[in-house]
Amino acid sequence: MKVKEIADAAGVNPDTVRFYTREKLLQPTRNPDNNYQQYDTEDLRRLRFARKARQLGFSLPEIRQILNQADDHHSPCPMVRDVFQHRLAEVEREIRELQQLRERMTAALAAWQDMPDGTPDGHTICRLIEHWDDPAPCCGANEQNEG
Amino acid sequence: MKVKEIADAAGVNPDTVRFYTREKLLQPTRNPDNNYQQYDTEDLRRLRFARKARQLGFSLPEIRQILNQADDHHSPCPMVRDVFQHRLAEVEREIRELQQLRERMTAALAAWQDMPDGTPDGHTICRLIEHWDDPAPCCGANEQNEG
DNA sequence: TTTGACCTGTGAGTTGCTCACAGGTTCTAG
DNA sequence: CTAGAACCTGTGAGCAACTCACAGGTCAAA
Repeated sequence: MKVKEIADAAGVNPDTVRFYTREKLLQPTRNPDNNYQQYDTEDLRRLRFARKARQLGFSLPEIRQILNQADDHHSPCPMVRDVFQHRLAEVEREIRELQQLRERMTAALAAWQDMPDGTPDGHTICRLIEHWDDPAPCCGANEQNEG
Repeated sequence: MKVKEIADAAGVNPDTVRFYTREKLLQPTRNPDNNYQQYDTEDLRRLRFARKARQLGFSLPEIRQILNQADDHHSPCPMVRDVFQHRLAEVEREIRELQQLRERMTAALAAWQDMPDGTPDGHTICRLIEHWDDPAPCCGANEQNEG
């Protein structure tokens, strides 16, 4: 398979295939006649796996690690399971944060209904956001950011 | 105020202050003696506003637009309200997607309990992810990505 | 033979910072 | 007066995971 063929087969942008190849997630051979990349069905499996893992939130280095372990005839399963569980915890934290955000936003919108479009003083920036409470600074004041 | 002073007052990294200044979100004057930036309390208000808006998911161009409108003595409120509502819809979509992801992941973990750590064939990449279903391709097949 | 679609590698752009660097300034201690 | 620390300046690079642009090479169909 050439780049566009494997890209179409996996439903991704050809540039993503090229990028993954540069990043050594795919290791195609070369057609010596024209120097084109040659991908086989194993590459397609790897590519599809990589895309699915990306959807789950795995990083490219993690995916490369998993694929390389598989290449070395180690089962990557235990490692994947750990990363997976870690990722699940992250997803749950993200959900909680977004839900809090949503509540604050809907409450703000409700409060907004009662405010006029223009504030009496053109100098004041929209009061609502201006007086938005900081989200609970979880552990101690004056932290720089949430990293 | 100098850079570090306003940064501390807003609880951000001094480099963020410099970055926002470069990006014209803050427009301090100069101390002609030493060429240092001089921020006033209005800059501090703008900086705090910007950080809060960032927490809500506003982009820097959006924030700049809001601040500039305020500078021009227009009330940015109606615009902010629109962007805000748009952002709320996004947050809700993100929550839905993450919740779906969580369900799929917990289901996968449960299925995983029944699988051995190593697969019999070292060549096969961990079956579970490999056979992970694509998340419902919402409207038509073969879309490149979710943008 | 001339399109047009594909291929090649490389480099830049995206977002919102954060860090590194090299040199200038200010303040404090001795 | 001088050393050193802590700040200041601007600029440029790095992060993640692509995506796009560019300039030139290859190949199949008309």
